[in-house]
Amino acid sequence: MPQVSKREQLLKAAVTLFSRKGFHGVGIDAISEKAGVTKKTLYHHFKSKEELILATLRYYDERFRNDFMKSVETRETDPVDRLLVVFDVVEEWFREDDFYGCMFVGAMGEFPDEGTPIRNFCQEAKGLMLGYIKNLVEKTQLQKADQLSEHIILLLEGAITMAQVKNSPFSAVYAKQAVKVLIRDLQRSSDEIPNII
Amino acid sequence: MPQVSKREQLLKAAVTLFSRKGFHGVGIDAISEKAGVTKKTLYHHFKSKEELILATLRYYDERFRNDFMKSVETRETDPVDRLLVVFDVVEEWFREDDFYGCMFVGAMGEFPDEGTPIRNFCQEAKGLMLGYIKNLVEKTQLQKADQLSEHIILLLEGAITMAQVKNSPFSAVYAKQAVKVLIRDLQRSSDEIPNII
DNA sequence: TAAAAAGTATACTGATTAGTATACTTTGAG
DNA sequence: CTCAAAGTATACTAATCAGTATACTTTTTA
Repeated sequence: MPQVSKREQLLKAAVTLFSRKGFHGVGIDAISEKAGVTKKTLYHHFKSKEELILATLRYYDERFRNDFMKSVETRETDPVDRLLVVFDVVEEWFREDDFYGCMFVGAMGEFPDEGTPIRNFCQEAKGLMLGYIKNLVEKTQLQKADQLSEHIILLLEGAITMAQVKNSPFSAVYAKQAVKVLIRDLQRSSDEIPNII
Repeated sequence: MPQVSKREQLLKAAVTLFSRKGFHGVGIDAISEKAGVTKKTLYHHFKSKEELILATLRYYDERFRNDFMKSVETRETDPVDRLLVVFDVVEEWFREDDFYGCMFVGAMGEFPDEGTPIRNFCQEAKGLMLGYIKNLVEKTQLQKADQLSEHIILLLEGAITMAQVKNSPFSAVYAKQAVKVLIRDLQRSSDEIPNII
């Protein structure tokens, strides 16, 4: 059992409990208990609750984003197909028992003060995810890639919110439908150009 | 000064503070102080913090949804134009100094337990707003009204989330663009039908 | 193997906060 | 004009919770 183990037990417990009950809804004692570790050990690894929250967000971001990208990339190779399969992957996420919406959006709601480390990190994490979507869109070679990226991002975030609000994964299906329409529109308009010329 | 006044002062203070700092981030004392009222008076009108939160959500829902519908309906009369002007209205909302995202989504994040009165009310409030969008869509006489409604709802919710995350109102502009594409697609495909027949 | 680092167990401190209690004052309706 | 309801002011209770302290044990490592 190397040094990293207790730390990771704590982070796993923190991810579970913070997701399930919110950041203000879970105390330090509950997390150390769930991790099977003393409160002192917790404070040995994280010097305050805020630091634990930050570390939890970082830990979650790394694992989640990695798993997400891996799922997308192993299922499809064509850029357009990858863009669509994104919504199959999120649908599976919505179907998980312990789906409680986006942790970063939740954190930003609970820590609304501008410029705090937690908020800054959440913005950064969201930015990385959105950068990945932009990257996928650019590879499609479609016109107006920037615009399409923004539209897909809105559909993705909207689907996450609606999955949480309605407690149903169907928003992912609707989002995928809409993305198909948006892509077809761009494919059509690029077809029209040669006809006009 | 009728009996309703102190109650309303309290609700107004509660809306402001809960929006700004979250529900767990604001205490009863802060709200009564901001309302210029004693804690006992607060507990005279609301028998617990949970009841105050519920009343605050109800109060906010009524006022916000009313203002929203009034704005949409006074600006445009054509159904399609009304659907598009929705996003101008939300853009203005995003530009307000005290925009902190959707209060109901925030509440659901802070009170994640299924079946609680707060969560139930938030789902209800979201449902009413979404019903309004569905209503607008149906009046456009476009094909596949249900599907279009779902897509517009996703873009709307996504825009709210992104406005909060990126602290910028531009998501409303992108959402409006996407809605235009989705509507045009339906208009096109209904044009094509006579050609096929 | 010795000693530093990491961990257990448990109790404590101090601050915050939901909600109550007491005693007094204002106000408005009959 | 009176009296009950609503309000002020202030202090208190009881629980929760972040973070610390003490004394002891296990594990790592040099």
